[in-house]
Amino acid sequence: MTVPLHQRIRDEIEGLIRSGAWPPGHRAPSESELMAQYGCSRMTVNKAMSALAQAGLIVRRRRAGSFVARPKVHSTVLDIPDIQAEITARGETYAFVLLAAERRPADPDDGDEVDLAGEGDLVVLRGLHVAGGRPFALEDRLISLAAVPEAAAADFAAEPPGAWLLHHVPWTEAESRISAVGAEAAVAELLALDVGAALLAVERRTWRAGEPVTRVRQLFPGEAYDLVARFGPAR
Amino acid sequence: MTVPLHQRIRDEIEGLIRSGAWPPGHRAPSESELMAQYGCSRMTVNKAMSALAQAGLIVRRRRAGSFVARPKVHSTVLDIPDIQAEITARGETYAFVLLAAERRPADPDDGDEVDLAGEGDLVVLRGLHVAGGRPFALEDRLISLAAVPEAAAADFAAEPPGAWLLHHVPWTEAESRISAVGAEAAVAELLALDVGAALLAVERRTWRAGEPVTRVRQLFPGEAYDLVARFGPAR
DNA sequence: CTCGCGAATATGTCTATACATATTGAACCG
DNA sequence: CGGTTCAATATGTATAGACATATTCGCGAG
Repeated sequence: MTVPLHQRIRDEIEGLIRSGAWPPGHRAPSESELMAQYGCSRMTVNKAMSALAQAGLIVRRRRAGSFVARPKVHSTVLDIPDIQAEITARGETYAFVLLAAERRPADPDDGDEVDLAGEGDLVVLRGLHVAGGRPFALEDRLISLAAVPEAAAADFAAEPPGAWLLHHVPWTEAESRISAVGAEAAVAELLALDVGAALLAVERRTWRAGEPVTRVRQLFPGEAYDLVARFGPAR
Repeated sequence: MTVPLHQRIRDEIEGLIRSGAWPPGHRAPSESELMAQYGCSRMTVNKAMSALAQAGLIVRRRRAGSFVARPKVHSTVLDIPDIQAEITARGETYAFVLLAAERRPADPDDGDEVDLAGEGDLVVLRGLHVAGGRPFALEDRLISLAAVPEAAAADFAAEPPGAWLLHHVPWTEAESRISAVGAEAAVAELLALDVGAALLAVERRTWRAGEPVTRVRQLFPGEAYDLVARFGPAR
């Protein structure tokens, strides 16, 4: 259990901050003070403090010192999970049912589709994520064949498109939109809900080096699924 | 434009990864190779690579080398809005209508309330955020008087509780949960929607030094409001 | 009394070196 | 042929020193 010194310094200071012993705005000891306190070189202290700064726990200003950051409510880190990983982590069996798959050109009246498709066709998929035999989420996905020509030959019944894309196409940019919608008749039936039931809608677009790759819209039964964002000692 | 060298190395390698030039699993040059390539010392290269490893872009293994990581979860920064700022930024008038305010002990049957209240009472508030004369969000909030005794005397009709708390109580930990719910009758009436309409529910709890401070649940008309999260070079 | 400038301070960057440690691959031996 | 040992390799940790740079504070000049 030989914890490196720079890590120990990091952990101890992180503990002081998270416990509230050092409130936001508190000034931490200077590097030379810490250096004396821990009996180590400045580089070691610096490594610990730089890591805390990178993690957003402290703010460092030359000549002034290192200060405990005041957390911003407005931006927290949200983990949008890989559905398969999420389900198997709960110990439930996971399955993906491919409901429809086709290849077609972009609808010229849908600017968004045209933008995604570029010069090529689209692969259009609809599938159902199933957890322990019960419908968990409905997924509608568009994939640009201009960006991912291999998608034309992929077997999305064998490997869900999310996982397939993760293995074949590293993303560079992504945007997620979260909203709530009522279930339409067709959707309600697939998810075994009443028409109009509240659904959590997560829509994500990803790009690779500026080129659109895919757009996916996932619908979760609202009360059965939460997205969680944390700032704090949950770790 | 004097970018530090370790940062430049970091940025260049990050670019190679994000562009897809180095796919997941690709082995990066060793530190001594990079050291020769950039004409700098090993510590500088090490700082760059350690940072990439901490950011989860690469995985490093002794003797084996550094490898491009395969992305697992999609972790993004989510902007959870300050409602007032959001509305005024759109150029609409903002108002907060305090619908109910009371002080009472925690409901002993509600473990969550008991936990929040601690040894003291709770302030229980319900209010409506109004944008341009139309209901925008319904807010139900509990404040622990054990953590924030000044809340007993605050005038939440004059200053919305979110803003008041931000000014009076720095928090150290927060957790946000996002889900979708159907509107109950009372809620539907206040938000001028049909019963059962899909609502986006944002529930946030905050703590200060491990002590619960407040819990708030905000309900937004689902289709009228999106939360947006981005990941990418927009920095 | 105010403004500007220099000195003090704390962080930021970088080097050269040293030793530790995990892992791999190959040589060696039973 | 199989297993063990050992050396090579790549990262991990740490040191001591040097210089750069931003910021603040206080002092002195006007």
